[in-house]
Amino acid sequence: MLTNRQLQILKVIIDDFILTAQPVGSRYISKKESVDFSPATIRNEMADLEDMGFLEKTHSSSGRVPSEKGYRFYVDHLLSPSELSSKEKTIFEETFGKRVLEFEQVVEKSAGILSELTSYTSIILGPEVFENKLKQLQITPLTEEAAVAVLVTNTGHVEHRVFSVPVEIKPSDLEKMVNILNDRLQGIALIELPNRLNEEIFSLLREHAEHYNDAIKYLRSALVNDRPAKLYVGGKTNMLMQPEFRDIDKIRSIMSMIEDERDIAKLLKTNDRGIQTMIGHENPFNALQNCSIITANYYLGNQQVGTVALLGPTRMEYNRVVALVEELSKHMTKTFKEWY
Amino acid sequence: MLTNRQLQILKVIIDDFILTAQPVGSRYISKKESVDFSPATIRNEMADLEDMGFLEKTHSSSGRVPSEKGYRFYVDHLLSPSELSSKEKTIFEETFGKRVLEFEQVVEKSAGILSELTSYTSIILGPEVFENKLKQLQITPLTEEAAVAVLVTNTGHVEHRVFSVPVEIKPSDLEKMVNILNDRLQGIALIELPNRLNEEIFSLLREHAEHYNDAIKYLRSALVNDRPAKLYVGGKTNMLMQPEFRDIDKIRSIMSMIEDERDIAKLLKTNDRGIQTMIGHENPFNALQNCSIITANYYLGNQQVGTVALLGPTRMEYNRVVALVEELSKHMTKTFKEWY
DNA sequence: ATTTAGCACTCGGAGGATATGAGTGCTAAC
DNA sequence: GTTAGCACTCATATCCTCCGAGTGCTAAAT
Repeated sequence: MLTNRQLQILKVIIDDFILTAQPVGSRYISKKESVDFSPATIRNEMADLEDMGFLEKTHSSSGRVPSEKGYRFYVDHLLSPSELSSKEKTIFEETFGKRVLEFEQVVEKSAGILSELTSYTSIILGPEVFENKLKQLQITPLTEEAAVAVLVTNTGHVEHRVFSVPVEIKPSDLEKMVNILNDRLQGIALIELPNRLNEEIFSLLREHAEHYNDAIKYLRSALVNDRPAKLYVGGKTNMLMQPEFRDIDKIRSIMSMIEDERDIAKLLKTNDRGIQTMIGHENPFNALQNCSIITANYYLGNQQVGTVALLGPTRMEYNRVVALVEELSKHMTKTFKEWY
Repeated sequence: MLTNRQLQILKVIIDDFILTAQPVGSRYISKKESVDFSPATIRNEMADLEDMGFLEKTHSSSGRVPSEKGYRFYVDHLLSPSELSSKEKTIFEETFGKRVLEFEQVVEKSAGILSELTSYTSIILGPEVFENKLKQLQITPLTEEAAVAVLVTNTGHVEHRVFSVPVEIKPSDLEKMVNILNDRLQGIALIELPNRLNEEIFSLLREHAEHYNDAIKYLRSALVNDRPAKLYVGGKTNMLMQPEFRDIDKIRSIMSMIEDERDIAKLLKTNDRGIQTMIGHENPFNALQNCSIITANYYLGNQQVGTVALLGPTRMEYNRVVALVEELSKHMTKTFKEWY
């Protein structure tokens, strides 16, 4: 168990290190207004905190630096999430105040302001469209052999896919099929579409169209949706301004990781409510060992649709950042709610 | 006028510097098989080449480094574009051999292989959609107050836009309007749509729909297309591997520039045929002063639709790179042709 | 008239010595 | 339990020296 004094000293050290990125020494701490123990006392406490694993030294005679365990403790017990500044508040209000109709735009903008306000890199996992319900299907022939299928969902999301059509199938057949499909598939989740095509609709189509076998084969290819949720990233270059990433090789591995999207997307797909933090090695990726990630999901009703995340160095301004990520996710949830 | 010997020496120096990124000395050159002048002779020639502005020194007793003028001369007169290696050829064949139906995918893939093969950053300016002809318009009501307009063009490109609909307008009205519009606007270039809406169609709509005034106002907002051509970037992190960009600040300004897209898009919009090169200060942007850009347009018939570009350090492997960019642009042009 | 050998000179970079200062741990006194 | 005092450690900065790669110039060789 930590004494009050230890708590206080630990907090001061971490707060200060987050600000300056420099190891913190005992003399420096003792000069703070809020502190009036002598440097020697503080040194003793620091030695104890180090024994307990909350602090580290960069070399034998350096000041102390928080360990990952230290950050973890700080985030779990010492953090007092800051109020948003009035400037931050107005930015949120301006962004979410005006009515925007396209979800993409909201997310993109959100990623922008989050990275702007924090100077870290924001990553927003867009909504999965698999669960969206089909509102309308349209097939437009392009050439003799190709057509484009357009799927509009209840959320206003539009998917399209060009697919080949065997020449034997006449446009009029195609039209009939689309009518049937529209009739039968409305309100079905996108991910269900290929299945549905099998069961009931199969026989219906057979009655109305020639070459239904071919047709179904190709239609299915048009209806299969395997696109992963989109990632919206803001402030990629912010990472380059962090003193811990002066090293080109570190930056490169982080950048490649963000560029690649797949791992990141996997990492962010959590179902937990509220703010989540991953500090340093708590994430499995080598490239991100000096990073922390703050995430919060956003919802439509009770269903989670996506995730807001912020990537920065482990030495992150947790108090500000946590407040901002939380606020943003709330705003996004609210926006969703207003729409549907 | 340069003597043959000067040409030869200049070429050797630039070739070598491109390879090693190290200043080239006289002794080193004289040891090359293809050269048999003494170091002293070479030094004299180098001094002359420096006077003429083709070479530079990094400090008073260093070897020589090409100046921008040197690179320019090299590219214009000394370059023998290399044949593609068999490995490169097969990669191109594999990529463009199989039939892909979506243009986006082709471009994305292209950007990928170009950056892969060159280790630089590839940037492909996608086709402008303004000139595409409308194939089909569809409007799907989402809620009482919002609908999504989907535009399919002759190239299979799909645009969509959510717009608000005044409550007075009934879905049946909307449907009528869409029918009229589809009838009247088919084959019209996207960029023309808002204009066309004015002239002829105005009166037609008036006859068939109530509240046509409101309707037109909102419809226009749905048909206006102000989306710029998309930029496809591959190998952003490749820049981080160039020794001239070990400096974080340089990297940051380059990255921000690429991230921002607007300036780059403007820079790439040229109409010239064939391979274009911009070396160092030939481009107006501070961030790219140590970079060269190779571009080639790709075409549909005779009409230019987009641009392939490669961004690297001025010390670029021009001979390989020029061949690759050219080859890629040709493949893309060919793919286009096959489609339409 | 070129070309080349020779030599003095320049500069960057590597390596080593030294000083400085911020910081620690420990001990003994308060 | 707290603190003053002191010896000790290590990173960093500075200075010096040395080395080598490279040059420019001059005078000799072709």
